Amino acid sequence: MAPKNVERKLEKKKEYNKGAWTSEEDKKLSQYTQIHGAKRWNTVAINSGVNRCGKSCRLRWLNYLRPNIKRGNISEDEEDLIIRLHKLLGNRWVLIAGRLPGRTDNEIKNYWNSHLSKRVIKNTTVKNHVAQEPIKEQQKLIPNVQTQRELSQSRTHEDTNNDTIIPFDPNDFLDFSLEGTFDLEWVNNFIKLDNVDIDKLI
DNA sequence: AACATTTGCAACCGCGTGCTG
DNA sequence: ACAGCACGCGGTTGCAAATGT
Repeated sequence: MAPKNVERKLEKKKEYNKGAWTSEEDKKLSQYTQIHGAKRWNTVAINSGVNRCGKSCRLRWLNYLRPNIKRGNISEDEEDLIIRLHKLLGNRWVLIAGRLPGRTDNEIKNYWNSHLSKRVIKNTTVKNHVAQEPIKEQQKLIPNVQTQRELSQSRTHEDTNNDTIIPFDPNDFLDFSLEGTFDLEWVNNFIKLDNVDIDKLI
């Protein structure tokens, strides 16, 4: 176990490996996390012998090494779900990924940016009149779907606002963390509330 | 075949939040 | 109450592979 001052020294000096992970590094990291668990990533980074920063180790483990990761071949059902959830949640990739078992937020985000966003934007432009109204309706239902950053930035304004604030937190509404295992049927039923035909968006 | 451009994805970075001493 | 640390999240970048000229 490396002492804390050693960790800080490395952190300051930035003596870490960067770039693509080698199979050797993967092996070391997965072996270490199997024994010691996936937590305290700065310690993992030092003691696993990979010479990476904690952040890098965490990301690698989350996106590749952790059990039950599904990679590639996003099915039509998954694609459809991503589009619907994105329409509902915006760029809240973690929440979206939480509805797709084995998929990571990074993968969903990349897939959206490289495949789906272009298609959606293209078709939304063409069929703008079709898509606009339902989106407005959605915003009425969930008035404040924002990014974490936007929420924190806007909080200052909300605090100084004298208007009555309805005690509704969209984050609570969208918090799936207390639910059990993934339930595709539940999500699909929920999304059916959205009366937009997905084919009109893509 | 050679070069330029585009695409897809892994990884990095900055910032915010929550916990702990 | 405060500072430092650990972690999570979303945006962005870098680069290899694929495709076009």
